[in-house]
Amino acid sequence: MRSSTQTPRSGGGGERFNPRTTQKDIALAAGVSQAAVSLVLNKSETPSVPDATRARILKFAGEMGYQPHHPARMLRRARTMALACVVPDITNPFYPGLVRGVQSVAAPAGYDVLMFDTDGREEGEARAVSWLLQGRADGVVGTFFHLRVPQLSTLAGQSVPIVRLESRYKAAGDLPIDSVYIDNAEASAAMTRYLIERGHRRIAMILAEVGPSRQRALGYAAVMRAAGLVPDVVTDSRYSEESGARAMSEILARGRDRPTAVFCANDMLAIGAMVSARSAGLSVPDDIAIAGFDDIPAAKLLGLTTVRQPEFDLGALAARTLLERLQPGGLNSRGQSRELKFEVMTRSSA
Amino acid sequence: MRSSTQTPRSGGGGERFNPRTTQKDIALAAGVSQAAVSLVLNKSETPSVPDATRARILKFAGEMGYQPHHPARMLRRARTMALACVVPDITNPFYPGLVRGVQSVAAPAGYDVLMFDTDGREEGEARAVSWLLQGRADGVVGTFFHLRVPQLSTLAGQSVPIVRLESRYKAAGDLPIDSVYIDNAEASAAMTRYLIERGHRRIAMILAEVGPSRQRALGYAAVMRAAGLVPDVVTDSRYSEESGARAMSEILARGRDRPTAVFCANDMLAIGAMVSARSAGLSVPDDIAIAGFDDIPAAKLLGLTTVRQPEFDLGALAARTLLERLQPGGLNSRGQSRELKFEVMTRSSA
DNA sequence: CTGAAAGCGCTTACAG
DNA sequence: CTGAAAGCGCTTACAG
Repeated sequence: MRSSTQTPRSGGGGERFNPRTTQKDIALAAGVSQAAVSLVLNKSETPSVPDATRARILKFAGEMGYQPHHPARMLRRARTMALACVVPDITNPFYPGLVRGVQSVAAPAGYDVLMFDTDGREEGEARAVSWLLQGRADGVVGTFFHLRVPQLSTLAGQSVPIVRLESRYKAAGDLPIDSVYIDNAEASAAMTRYLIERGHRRIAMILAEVGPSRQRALGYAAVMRAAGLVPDVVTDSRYSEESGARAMSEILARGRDRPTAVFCANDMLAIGAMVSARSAGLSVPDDIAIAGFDDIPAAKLLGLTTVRQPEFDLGALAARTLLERLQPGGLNSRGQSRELKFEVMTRSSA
Repeated sequence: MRSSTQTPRSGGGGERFNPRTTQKDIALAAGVSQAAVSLVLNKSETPSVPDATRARILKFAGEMGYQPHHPARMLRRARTMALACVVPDITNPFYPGLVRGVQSVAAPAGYDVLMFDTDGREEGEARAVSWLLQGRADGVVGTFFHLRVPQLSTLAGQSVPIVRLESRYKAAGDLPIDSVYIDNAEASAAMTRYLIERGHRRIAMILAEVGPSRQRALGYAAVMRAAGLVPDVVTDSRYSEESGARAMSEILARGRDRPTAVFCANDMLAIGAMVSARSAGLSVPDDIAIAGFDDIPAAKLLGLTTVRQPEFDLGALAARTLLERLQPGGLNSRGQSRELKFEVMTRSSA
C-alpha cells in the first residue's frame, strides 16, 4: 500500500487513470459537509446555504468534473430512471421503430431505455422477468409471446408497472398491467376481405407458432368462412424470412391446386415467402399474390401489400402509459387497454 | 405511520404490492447474520457455514423469491456488469445486427448490453459520454461520428475501456481505446474498380457529412484518378433514405451528362437513391447503376450491389476486445486495432 | 437556518 | 472457523 489517492485499477502504470470525483471530494475542497454538496447539486434553490458557499460548491463541482454516480443514486432513491423495452427480435425492423417511439417519450422525461431481446422464446422471456426483478428498471414495455398475466404478476406485484404490446386486454386483477394494441383480428379480417375483393378464392395464411398469429388467424378464418371459403393455414415456427420461405415451398409443393394468394402473419414471413416464390420461377402478384403484416420499411421498397401498425406511436403511447403509472398514486388503478388504428396498405404484391 | 412492513407505494390499496425480499429478511427467517446469507448466496462453497445452515438459507431464499438488488451490487462491487453500445441510429438495419453481435458475446459472460442512440449528432454523442461518466457501464462499444480520442479520453481516463467501430486506429496515448474496423478506403476502392470494370466512366459518389464517408470517399477518389477519371462527389447531411433521394434528384437534375453509376456511402443512401431514380422513370441498372455500402438485409432483397461489412462479427469482436480489457490488468496495454474483411457483393443494381 | 447522521442493499476485510 | 462491522456514494429526515 502506498498513497491512498492511487486507484487500485491503475496497476504499476501510474497516473493514467483518475479516480472518480465524489461529493466528498468537493466537500473537502470547499470546506463544507458532503450533505451540503448534495443539496446544492440537486436543488435549484437552497435557502439554507449561503450564496457564497453555494457558488463555491458549484465552482468546484465544475472544475473537478463531478458526475453523479448513478448506481448510488438508484440505491438511495429506489428509482432507476430507466424503462425496459422487452422485444422478441431486434433485427426485425418493426422493433427498432417501436424502441424509437419509447425513447421519444422516455428521454425528455429523463428516463433511459434498456433493451432486452428475448429471441421470442419462453426461456428468454423468463430471463427478462428475473432480470427485471433485480430492480433494473422502473417500468416495462414488452412484447411477450409466452408469458401471461400470472407470470407477469410477480413483476407487477413488486410495483413494476408493465405495458404489454400486441395483446388484447385480458383481466389483470388490480395489478398495473396495461395493454397497447391494434385490433389484430379486425386488421387481419380487413386484409382478407381485400384479397377476396381482388378476386382471390384460394387464400392461404402463413402463421408462426406464437405471438399475435392466433388473433390474426382468427380474423382471417372468420372472413373466409363468412365468404363461404375454406381457411387454409400453414404454421411454421418463427417470424423469420426462413420460416416464411419454408412455409411457401410447402405451399408451392402442392402443385396445381395451390392458393392464388398467401397472407402472412408478419412482413418477415411475407418477404421470405416472396423470395421463395420468385426463386421457384413464379411472378408476384401475377402467379401468386402475397400480403404481410406490420409495414416495416422494407415493405414499401418491395411493394408488399401489408397491414400498417403504427410502431412508433405504439411505443410512444406505451411509454406515456408507463410514465403515468410512475406518477404518485399511478399504481392504484387497474389495468387498462388502449387501441390504435391500423391501415391496409395496398401495393403491388397483391 | 402505521406498520413498518407496509410499503410506502401501496397507498390505501392494501396487500397488492409485496416489498422486495432482502438478505436481511432471509437472515431474520433463518436466524443467521445477513453477511452469512450473502456468503452462501454468492459462493458455491462456504466452509465457514455448516451444511445445515447453508441449506436453510438456500431454502428460505428460494421460498421468499429472493433476487439480488442490482443497484446495490453495482455500488458495492464498483462493477455494473453492463456494456454500452453507442449507435447513431438504431433504425438503420446495420446496427441491430451489430448489437446482436455484441450481445452474443456479452450475455454468456454475464454482461447486459445497454443501447444508446446518438442520432448521429455531436450533441447526442456528448450526452452519451456524460451518461457513461455516471458509471453506467463497464465498457463501451461505439460508433462516434464526431468525438475523437481527446473527447473520449475523459471516459477512458475513468477506467472505462472503449472500442470504436468504423475507424482506423489513431493514436490514443496509452489509454484503453481500441478500434475494430474494416478498411473503408480499400473497400470503397474495390467497389469503384468493380464499377469501372463494368464499363462505367462517369461515376458519382453520394456521401453524408460525417462518419465513415471521408474514408470511403478517399478510396473512391484514388481509384478514379488512377483510372484517369474525375471524382464527382455529392454530399447530403445524413445516412438516410431521404438524404439519398435528395442527392439523387440533384444528380438527375443535371440532365444528359449525368453519371451512369452512383456509388453511395451506405445502403440507406443507396435505397433512397434507387427509389428516387425509379420514381424519375429510370431503370436500375439499365439507365443508371447504383451501389451501396454495408449489406443490410434489405440490400439482398432489392438486388443492391454493395460492400458487405460483417456487422455481427464486428460487434462480437468489439465485445470480446472489451471483455479482455475488463480482465485484471487488461487496462494496462495501449490501444490496438483489429481489422475484419469486407466483401464486394455483386447483385443486379450495378 | 445549519450541519451531522442514518440508511438504501449489498460484499468483503477483519476482529474474536 | 464464525459473526459483526465498515463502507460503496448518495439523499433526506432530523437534531441542534
